[in-house]
Amino acid sequence: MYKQEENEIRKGPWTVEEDRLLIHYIALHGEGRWNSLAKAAGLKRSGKSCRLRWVNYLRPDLKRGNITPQEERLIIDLQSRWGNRWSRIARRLPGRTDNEIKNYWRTRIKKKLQDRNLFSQHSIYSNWMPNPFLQENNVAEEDWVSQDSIFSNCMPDQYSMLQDSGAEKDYLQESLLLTNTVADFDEEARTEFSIAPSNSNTISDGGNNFEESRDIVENMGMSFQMESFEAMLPELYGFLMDDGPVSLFTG
DNA sequence: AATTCTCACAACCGCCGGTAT
DNA sequence: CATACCGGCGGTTGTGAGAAT
Repeated sequence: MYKQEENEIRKGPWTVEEDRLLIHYIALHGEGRWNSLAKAAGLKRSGKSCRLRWVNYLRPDLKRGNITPQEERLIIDLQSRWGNRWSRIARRLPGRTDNEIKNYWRTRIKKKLQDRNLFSQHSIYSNWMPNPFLQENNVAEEDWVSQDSIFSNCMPDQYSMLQDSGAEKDYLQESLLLTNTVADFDEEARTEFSIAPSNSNTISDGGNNFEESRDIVENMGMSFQMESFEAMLPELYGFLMDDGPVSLFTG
């Protein structure tokens, strides 16, 4: 239980009346100078506490409701790119706070990824386009795209199909089998995909490679063959084989 | 039905960098 | 220049609700 003495700075959950006082005061005088604001508004709270309550809960431009799948994807992308820079990540999600995103990451995403264990190093969630390619081509860090983003942005229908399929095995297999598939693209296609040099059968995604990926899949008792990919996701397979490359850098 | 466990979230804390005194 | 103060940030914790045992 949060302790509180008479005539001291209050702590713990905010009451409706405290919220009302804070909202009312900010409506009249604006936000900022939180310590003096707390006193002037008649709140027995620290300036920090007032700021936190306003920024994370009372601000009128906050988006209520659950994090959408699109927002979750963005959080995963940005977290893998920037680490736990929550306030920076939050700036990319209008109406969401750093606290909310941090909590969401810790309680949902992190556990989800941990549960997938094998999935972590080889998944579409963590595989990034090879840095040397991006650097050579002067692609700004801001524009780096994860494989996850490739699917969600360039092939939304196929992506949602993958999401609907549910099983993590499918995700893993899909990701690794795409590796296999893309290795068969001609040089122009590879360049468009920014995936692998023409003399390589490898995606340099931070040390993982085709052989390693194949071993993992086979150790899981699955076969690492394009045929199974074709059978599992014929539409995506067809899209990749027939419709040619998709540009990754649309911005 | 009672108890324990898990999850989600609000709110706290310490630290740090920038600014005012 | 030194120090005090403030706001912002990331990590952590306390709490309540609902699920599981």
